Amino acid sequence: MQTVRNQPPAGSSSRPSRKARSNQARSEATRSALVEAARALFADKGYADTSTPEIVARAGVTRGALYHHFADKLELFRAVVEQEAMAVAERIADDTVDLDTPLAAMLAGARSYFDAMQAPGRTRLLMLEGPVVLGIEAMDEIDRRSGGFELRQVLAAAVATRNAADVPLDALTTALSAAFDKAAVAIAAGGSADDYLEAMRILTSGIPGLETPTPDEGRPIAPRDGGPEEEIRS
Amino acid sequence: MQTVRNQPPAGSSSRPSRKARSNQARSEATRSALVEAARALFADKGYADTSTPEIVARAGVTRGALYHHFADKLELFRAVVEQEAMAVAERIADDTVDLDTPLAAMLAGARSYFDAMQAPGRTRLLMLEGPVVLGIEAMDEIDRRSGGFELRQVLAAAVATRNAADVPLDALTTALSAAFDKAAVAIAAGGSADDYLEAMRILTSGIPGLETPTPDEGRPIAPRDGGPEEEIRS
DNA sequence: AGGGATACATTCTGCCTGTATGTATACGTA
DNA sequence: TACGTATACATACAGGCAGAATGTATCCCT
Repeated sequence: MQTVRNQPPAGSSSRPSRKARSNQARSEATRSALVEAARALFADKGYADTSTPEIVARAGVTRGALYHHFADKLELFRAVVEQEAMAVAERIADDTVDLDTPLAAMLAGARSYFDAMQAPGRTRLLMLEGPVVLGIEAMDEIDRRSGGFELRQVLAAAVATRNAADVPLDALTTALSAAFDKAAVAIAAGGSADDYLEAMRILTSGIPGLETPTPDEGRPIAPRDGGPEEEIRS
Repeated sequence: MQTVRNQPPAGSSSRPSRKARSNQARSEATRSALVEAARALFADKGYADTSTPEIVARAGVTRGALYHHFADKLELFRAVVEQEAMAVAERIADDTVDLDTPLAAMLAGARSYFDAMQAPGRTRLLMLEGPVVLGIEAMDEIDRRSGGFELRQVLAAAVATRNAADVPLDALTTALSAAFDKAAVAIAAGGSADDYLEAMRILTSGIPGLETPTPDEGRPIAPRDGGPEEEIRS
């Protein structure tokens, strides 16, 4: 096995190639090559089973470069995860349009979130490896910084429409968020997106302000203060 | 650092101690010492940050013993996780009483599950490290073997009372289960059990057959004519 | 032009995992 | 009860990897 000297084939530019690059550009290129290579390997084999020699081989640099740009393997992983989290946040931000009802916002957000999570390996990085390697604390922090969850705000808005002040909003957000996450993982693993969207609709339909308005037939949802009684079909 | 010769102080028996033990008893003792030590360390520092020298030092044996009883570090971890899963299953089985309504079964099960998950480090082992180290596949298999989830059956029973055949039962079970898991983790991390119980009540209250009974009509609902509907498949 | 500063590349050390090998004890059998 | 074998370890050994230390070429500003 030969030691790879440096950068890729390098024959792409018409200029003397190497010398043409500024320090900053070169730095940036190396860094992103490392992050990209690491992303692919971490997503494919996980953090523990990916060695830094593998990463740098794929990136076409040496371990020296890696440890120049990142304090250690863990910080490289962190960069990968943050990039993924940002990508998700951007994607969702793009899809977001202002919707009149909390329910509509919820369902649209769910679809958008599921879509954003379908990038190959993304669920593994963000939902599995991330929390274990970086810790739940750090992952929460990253989620918060990179767009955070408007989920809590949607829930707050929803319960506000019903004056349901006794709802444990934090706990509800945490639990529901986990359900969304797992649904995204399941869909990425081949599950039916429609099934999971429907499952999430059912789960959220018990939240004050997010009751599903029955389109046709079925039983109407009682508006809290004792509307029509539920009909047991028999 | 001295090399520890063998087993604990060994002064507990009135007999010549060492020779008194049968092969089988000795084997069993060593094995459980390893699992116990590994459990403590894995729970405390995670799989990756726990070395086999540490484990055997704590167990009072040598690495030779470890690799005699387990194929590798991973199989030892598997043994730890399986033990934890079994403990949870037993605890829940003990607490389980037959309740007339699906809602009551759900809420009682939730409390029992949360209780069972409060053993120190258990959520880390079962919800974090387990899926990453052994894989989601393997964890699902372990969950299934060690008592499995009656959650799906409760949900099936619930929706059966409403003849709601169009509910995506698998997806709903998966998503809801994740919410339960996260709630357990959150409680173990210091969250309010009451808040999470209430959150889970709200989430499940949107499921046909699990609607929260309004104070004036809280009677159990009998299944209509009930097709046998057993057959748990993966 | 020249002296840092930058961006790496190479070397080295210690640790860890898994394997191969050695040894004492238990145990079935004659 | 003597003996051969299986068992239950203990010890020695061979890679592989992470991170630190060190060396070197290039950039960049004055």
